[in-house]
Amino acid sequence: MTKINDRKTEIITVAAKLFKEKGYSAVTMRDIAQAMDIKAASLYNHIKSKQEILVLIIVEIAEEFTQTMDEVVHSEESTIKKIEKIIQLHIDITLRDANALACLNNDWMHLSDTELAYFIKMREEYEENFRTIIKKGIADNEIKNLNLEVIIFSILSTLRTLYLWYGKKKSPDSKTLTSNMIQVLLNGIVIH
Amino acid sequence: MTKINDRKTEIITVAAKLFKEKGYSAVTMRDIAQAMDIKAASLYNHIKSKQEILVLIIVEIAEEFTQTMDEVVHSEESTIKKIEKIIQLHIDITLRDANALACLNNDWMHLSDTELAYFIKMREEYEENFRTIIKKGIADNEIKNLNLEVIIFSILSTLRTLYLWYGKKKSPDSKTLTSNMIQVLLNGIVIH
DNA sequence: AAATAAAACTAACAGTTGTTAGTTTGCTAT
DNA sequence: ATAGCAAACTAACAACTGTTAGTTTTATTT
Repeated sequence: MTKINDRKTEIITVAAKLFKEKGYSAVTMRDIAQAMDIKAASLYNHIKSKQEILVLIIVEIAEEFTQTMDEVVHSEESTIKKIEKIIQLHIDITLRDANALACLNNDWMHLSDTELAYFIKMREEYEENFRTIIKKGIADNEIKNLNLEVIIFSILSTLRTLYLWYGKKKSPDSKTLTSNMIQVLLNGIVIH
Repeated sequence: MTKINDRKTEIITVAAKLFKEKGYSAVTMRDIAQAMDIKAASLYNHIKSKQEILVLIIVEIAEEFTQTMDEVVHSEESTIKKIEKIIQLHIDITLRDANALACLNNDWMHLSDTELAYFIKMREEYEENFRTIIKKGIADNEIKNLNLEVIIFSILSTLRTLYLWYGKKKSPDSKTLTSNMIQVLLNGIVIH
């Protein structure tokens, strides 16, 4: 029972790493197998298809984002505190599972029918919740009355591509990252 | 002469659009041909290989970024003015050629040997130049003394993924985009 | 009208793809 | 020891890949 899961998990981990490097379509089942020192056919003792691997990588993380965002939206904190929690959410998941996050960002379009629709729904829900938070912040005079979409995508695009930066030589440690990120995204970089 | 170029340009444009949607590896020569209402073999009257298409899409734009960044670095303006020019550069290219930009961002790793090395060199040069600008800004007391890498990747990741947002229903017009983007990235979103 | 060249076509290739069927290996519990 | 079973293997498939060769169509120039 645990053995099956262990091996399956291993496939998913290895696949996620390869998908990050070359993208879903460029990675073959033989690539994944070779990285595990087995033959491609052996993978099918553990997984149903290449598609299933992608689904398992993406959906779990997407659900985690969706759920935490839902909790944040319905909490009774200040807008700034909410945004800080969202920043923290992205940093946490990036540090824990950068490869899966890369897949979610780059390979979601290779999900098929049902899962694709599910993913898109979650992503739209996530963005809409973010929009709600910022709108309330503007109404409450916590956030500057700038173009809503520009605010949303400035923050989200940075958070979503964190996986690209983390792990590089020059990337800061977790604590420095969090506090500096909050500073930069909320208060800007210019001295007045 | 112009006719050859026209058809070749058309291939590159169509390919860039498809590459943006599904990624380089998932797009076949038959896909590109079908989108142009011809057969795959006919493409080879105009281009040498699938690889060449990718190179033509990516390298030209990468060189434009590199060159303009070089001009900005060596100019005698304030740091803030320099950053504003870089923001403008990204917005301009995004509005002009979002598809090619998507390729550059997602498919650069499928370039082969020579071009891959060339691309990576340009990208590192670009980031290093950006680093130089921010460092000087901090030294001159124009920019807050926050973690250099966090500043760099907050701004760059937003600018680099602009292509994902532009064209959507809710995305603002060009002027609103530029001014709001400068506001958000430089001054932040919080009211103090 | 004939000649030339560009750009489309058909047919096919050799290699790669995800996946299946059937078989062998190696560990675990009786 | 042996039965049972998870997990590896080999061999093969049909479909698809980028690309080439050779041919026909289309458009332009003489």
